[in-house]
Amino acid sequence: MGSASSKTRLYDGFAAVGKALSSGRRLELLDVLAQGPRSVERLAAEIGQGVANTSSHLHVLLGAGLVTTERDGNRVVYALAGAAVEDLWAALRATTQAHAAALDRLAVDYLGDRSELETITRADLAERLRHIPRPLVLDVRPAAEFLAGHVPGAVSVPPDELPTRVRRLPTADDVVAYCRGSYCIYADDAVRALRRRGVRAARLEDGFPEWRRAGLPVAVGDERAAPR
Amino acid sequence: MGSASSKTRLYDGFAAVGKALSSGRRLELLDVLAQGPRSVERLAAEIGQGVANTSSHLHVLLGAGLVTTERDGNRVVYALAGAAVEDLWAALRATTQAHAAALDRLAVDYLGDRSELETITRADLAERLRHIPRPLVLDVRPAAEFLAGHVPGAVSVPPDELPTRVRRLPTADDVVAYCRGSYCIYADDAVRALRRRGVRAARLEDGFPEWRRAGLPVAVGDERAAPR
DNA sequence: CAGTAATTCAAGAAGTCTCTTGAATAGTTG
DNA sequence: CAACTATTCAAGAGACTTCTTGAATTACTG
Repeated sequence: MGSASSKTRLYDGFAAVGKALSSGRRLELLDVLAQGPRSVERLAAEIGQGVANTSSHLHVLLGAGLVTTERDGNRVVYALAGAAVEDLWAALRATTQAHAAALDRLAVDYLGDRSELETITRADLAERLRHIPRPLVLDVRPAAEFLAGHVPGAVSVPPDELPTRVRRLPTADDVVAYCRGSYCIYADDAVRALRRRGVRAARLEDGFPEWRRAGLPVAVGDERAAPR
Repeated sequence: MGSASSKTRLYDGFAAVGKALSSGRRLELLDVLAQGPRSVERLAAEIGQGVANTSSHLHVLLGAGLVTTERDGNRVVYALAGAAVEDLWAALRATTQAHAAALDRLAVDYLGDRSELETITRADLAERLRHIPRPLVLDVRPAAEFLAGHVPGAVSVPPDELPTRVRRLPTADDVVAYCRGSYCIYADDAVRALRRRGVRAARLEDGFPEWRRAGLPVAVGDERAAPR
């Protein structure tokens, strides 16, 4: 105990988890899994990779203890291993944002210039939902993710329906859009489209996983099916 | 904007920071740097590697924005880039501990069995320092680190002096020892040595960097030089 | 301004990682 | 049980990582 090589091995143990975070494809997988469990095939489609390669990345995450698997019929469903994993991914994003100068350019390339895009914090939105008139909240994620959990009162506008739906939304004074997280582009598209039509729209600074992680209220299923 | 390859590049940007965390030697460097800035030569000695290799690891950390450099005379001093980096390293340790089953064995190999070792949280120690009789607090780190900052009232017992000093410590009822962090072995040695002599000793669950990061009171320099 | 000390660069050997392709396996359905 | 689907395994090409050795660079010192 206390020998040089056992110290080496201990730190290599931490590094094994770091290694799991060292591939962009694996981080995309974690990001998608933060939305909810998924089969290998769906994950492969979401990150635009082959199934075999996706499977092997998932095994790396599994080996690092960041995800868990469960069989469901003849498919294998992967899920995040726990809340600590979301925290770790959040810490990685925060640190990268704070200290990697190069990231800003990459983010602008992917997301476009956000300087004109008004944002609102989780806390602000939670506060504003407590008072009338409440802002109209748009959930710009695929319908399945909305059904699995959303901000109470939010209206589901799946990203592929955005172009058609944006024209006939109730013309609210105030609209807040959110999607999967800070680096998800759907809510940006919604806010920009609404702004072009003269609606006062803002985007939530991050996404639904962060909302849920913060312990804020969550609604499940289709609220309109059983109206208040 | 929004293209597949710009998304790839964005996530590869996060992965670049993950990659910096993917080597045990680099994590050891971060751990040492959490104690304070250091020259390349000292860092190389602390992690038991050649200077050239250490320099190259430091450049990886520098490229990821996790450390900064500053010239001081004819040596280059590296330091952590900011508090977010400490948070990230803490999140990595926490997640690894929570989800990587293999880590427990590695930790036992390096640190020995801690099940008999009483621990105390930061909050508990802070609370107990507010009341008389206060526990005797031992800072089991090299003298230079003690001088750079320590728990107020703590007595410096550098690890190399531990075997001789442990015999003639004031026989306090209650002793709390701390060192660099959870995975630092010095405080364990101190607690074990004191227990063998029948002293009721506990170790702080983590170390001085966590204490400081938590905003708890910190003393600098040698308090005995200017006694209260 | 030559000498010295600390750091960085360069090259190379051994090993590892990513992604592709094609085959093997496990589980379900008619 | 045969056909089918989803996932995993295996092998290989090409690129990258780690650590070593020795030379080059940088900045201070007398």
